[in-house]
Parts: sequence; structure tokens; C-alpha cells
Amino acid sequence: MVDRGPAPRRGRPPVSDEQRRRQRLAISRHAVRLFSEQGLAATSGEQIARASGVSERTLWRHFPHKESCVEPLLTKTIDAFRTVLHAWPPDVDLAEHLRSAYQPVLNSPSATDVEAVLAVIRLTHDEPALRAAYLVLRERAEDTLAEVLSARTGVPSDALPVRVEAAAMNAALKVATDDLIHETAESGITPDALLRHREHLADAISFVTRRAPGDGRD
Amino acid sequence: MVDRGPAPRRGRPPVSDEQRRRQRLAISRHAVRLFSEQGLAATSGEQIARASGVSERTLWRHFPHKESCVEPLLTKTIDAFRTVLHAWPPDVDLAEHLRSAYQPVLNSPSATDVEAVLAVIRLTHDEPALRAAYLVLRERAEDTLAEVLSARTGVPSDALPVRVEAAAMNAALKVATDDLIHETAESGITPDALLRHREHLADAISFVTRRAPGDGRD
DNA sequence: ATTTTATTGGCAGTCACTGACAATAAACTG
DNA sequence: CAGTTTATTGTCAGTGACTGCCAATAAAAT
Repeated sequence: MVDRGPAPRRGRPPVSDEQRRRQRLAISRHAVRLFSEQGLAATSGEQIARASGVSERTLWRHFPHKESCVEPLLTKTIDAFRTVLHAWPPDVDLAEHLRSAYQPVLNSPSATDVEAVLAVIRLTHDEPALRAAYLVLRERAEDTLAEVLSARTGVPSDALPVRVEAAAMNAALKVATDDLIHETAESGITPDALLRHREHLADAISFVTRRAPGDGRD
Repeated sequence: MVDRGPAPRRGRPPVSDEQRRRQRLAISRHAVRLFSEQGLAATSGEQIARASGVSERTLWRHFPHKESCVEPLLTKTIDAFRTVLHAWPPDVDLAEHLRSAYQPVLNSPSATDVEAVLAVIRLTHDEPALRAAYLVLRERAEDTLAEVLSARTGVPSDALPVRVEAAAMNAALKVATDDLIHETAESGITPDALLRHREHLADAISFVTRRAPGDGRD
């Protein structure tokens, strides 16, 4: 058989990944709002679907279970942070890099997303199922973290010390984030708290990265 | 009203915590075996209940959901490891302490439990719901880890650097454990693999604890 | 034996989630 | 525009995890 190249497409084209991402994100925002307002158990799948303007069936086609509805919103900010780390030049101090590249946005269009994300993470402290989903999401970030470290040091990203350091970094970031949640519990989300948070992040990471990976016995 | 001391008890006494623990552990063993044999989705709550000799209703009274049936078995070994860490003298190297105090038991009565635990952790790589439960369990250990560190350094266990280090340790242990799972995938659980694992654990922890906590800005 | 309290079991119901299929939408073709 | 093809959505019925409720039973004391 001769390859005629891409066959001329027929019928309705599948939705682009971008469109899919957007729809999932839209649903995610509604779900997070409802979870925050009424709690996880009190929010039904039907409610999320109605609020999002889709049928319940398509909701379950987009998300395997209720708790994973928070995923698009959370990964959005996790990805943003990973991007910052990717752009971390090898010769500059991490705290310094964060100060210049990581701007906790409070008056950008995505400000309400930031608040929503913090609201979700706050929820994970009372809703075990949400905490579980959150931890799984964070763990996924470890692979990318390992790649960042690998790129900086030349050690392959699947080497044990690299994975250990990536996991340690990730855990440190988690604690710093939980600390922000705790701090903003009373006084709300202030620019000051976000700035302190950025320093805590830098501290936590530098605590872990102070020692170069791969210098122990392998 | 005069306090007459503890009122004389009437009626059937509540079961002791110890009994409850034992029953949960027994159920947990059955559940883990079934999960390993048939997978999580293919194992119904009714099956677990029948295998454990209780009604489905009491099964759900002991466990909030299916995946948490693995908890008693997993925490059993996590607790054992925490006990070892608690007995870690401040002046001795961690690797050395582990070699003397952490004996990966292969021919003790709990050997089949060890195999079951490894089987579960292996399962968590294919069953996201189990992974989620596993991560939540591990996170609970962070508090105890923070206390261990606090006892060694005098820094309060809820101080940010201590919690960061505890989380980092925990993450390092997780990676080392996952590595053991991966290593024993082909050749099975050999004493040799367990010994290497012990060294990996020591490496991973010392990677994190090399730097004393609390010496950064607070 | 009876009373008292704790646990268990049985039953019905809710709700998250799935499979199967009909209905519709979005392209292209003539 | 009518017709064809393919992707997505909705509808409906069903499964199974989990809960509330009450009856039944177990383990103590009187």
C-alpha cells in the first residue's frame, strides 16, 4: 500500500486538546466554587454539571470522579511554578530567581483563580478525599522537577538521588504552601503574605538543594 | 453533687481499642490479598466482608471506603520504622543506626505481612485510588517525623524548618521504597534487595538531614 | 431471668459512576 | 441545499459503594 499522506478528513472533527482543556477548566472553576460553598459531600455531580451547563454524563466523561474536578485549576498553578523553575539559570541563587520571575499575581485577570486555588487547598485540610487528590497531583509534579534537576546537573532524571531530591523539593514546597494557607486563614490573602510565602518557598527549596545531587555513593 | 468516682459499669462493655485494632488488621489482610489477586475494582465490599467473616455493614463501620482497608497493614510497617527512628541516638550516624536497629524481617512471623505490604505498594502504581490512600497515610507520618527531629534538635515540632525537613525525609523514604518495589519486580523479594534497600533508605535520609534544621532564618 | 449497654446484621435508600444507544453537531460532497 | 460521515452529547437503565434505621444478639451486672 502506498502512503497517500494524511487522508482527507471527513465528518465532524474531534475537538482540539486546547478546547478540551478549556472546558475542563471551566467545569473545574464551578466545581471548586461549589465545593467551597457547600463542602464536598453536599455537592452532587448533577449540581456541578448543571452549573457548568453540561449533562451529568459528559461531566463524568471529563472527570473520573468528583474530587478530580479540582485538578485543572490546581495543575494550572503548579504548572506555572514549574515553568518558573525550568527557567532557573544554573548560576543564580534560587531565592533571587524567584523574586524576579515568580510574581504572585493578585491584580491580574487570574487573581480569582489564585483565590480559588487557595480555597481548594484550604479545603483539603478538612476533606480527606480532596487531600488525597491533591497529593496525587503534587506527586505528578515530581517527574518534571526531576527533569529540571537533571538539566541543571547532567545526572539522568531517573537516577535515584535525583528522584530523591525532586521528591524532597516537592515536599518542601507542599509544606510552604500549607503554611501560606494557615497564615491567610485569619487575615485573608494579603500581598504581604504572598511575599512572605515566596521567601518561604525559596528557603524551603534551598534547604533541599544546598547539597548537589549525585555526590553520594550512587 | 459529690463525685462517687467511676460509676459502676452496667451492660456490655465496649470493645477495647486493642481488639478493634486486631479486627481491622485481620480485615485488612484479607482485603489486601483480594486486591492483589483480582485488582481493586474487581473486589467488592461484599467479598471483603465474606472473606473476613463479618457482614458488609460492619465492614463499612470499620472502614470509610474500600481503599482504606489497606491502612492497618501499611501503618503497621510505617509505625515500625518510626519506632526505629525514635530510638535513633543523637550521636550516631543514621546509616549505622539503621544497620543495627532496622532488621528487614524475612523469616519472622510477620514475613507474610511484609510481602503483603510490598504487594500493596506495588499495586498503588497501577491503581490511582490506592496511590492516593497511600500518600495520605504517608503524610500522616510527617507529624511523628517532625517530633523525632524536634526531640533531636530542641526546635519545636511545629516550626516551619522542622516541618519542611520532616516532609523532605518522608518524601525521600517514599522514593527509596518505590525503588525497592521496582527492584523486586523481576527477581522477587530477596534478602539482598532488602539490604540494598536499607542502604538506600540511609542514603536518602542522610541526604536530607545533612544540614541541621533551624539554622536558616526562621 | 431480667435489665442494661455495645455491637452486629438486615434492609432500604442515595448517589457516584458506567455501558449502550439515540440524537445532534460539525464538517465535507455532490 | 440535501445527504453522508464522524465526533460529541444526552438519555436511560443499571451496578456498587456507602449510610440511616431498626431489630437482633452479645456481654456484662443485678
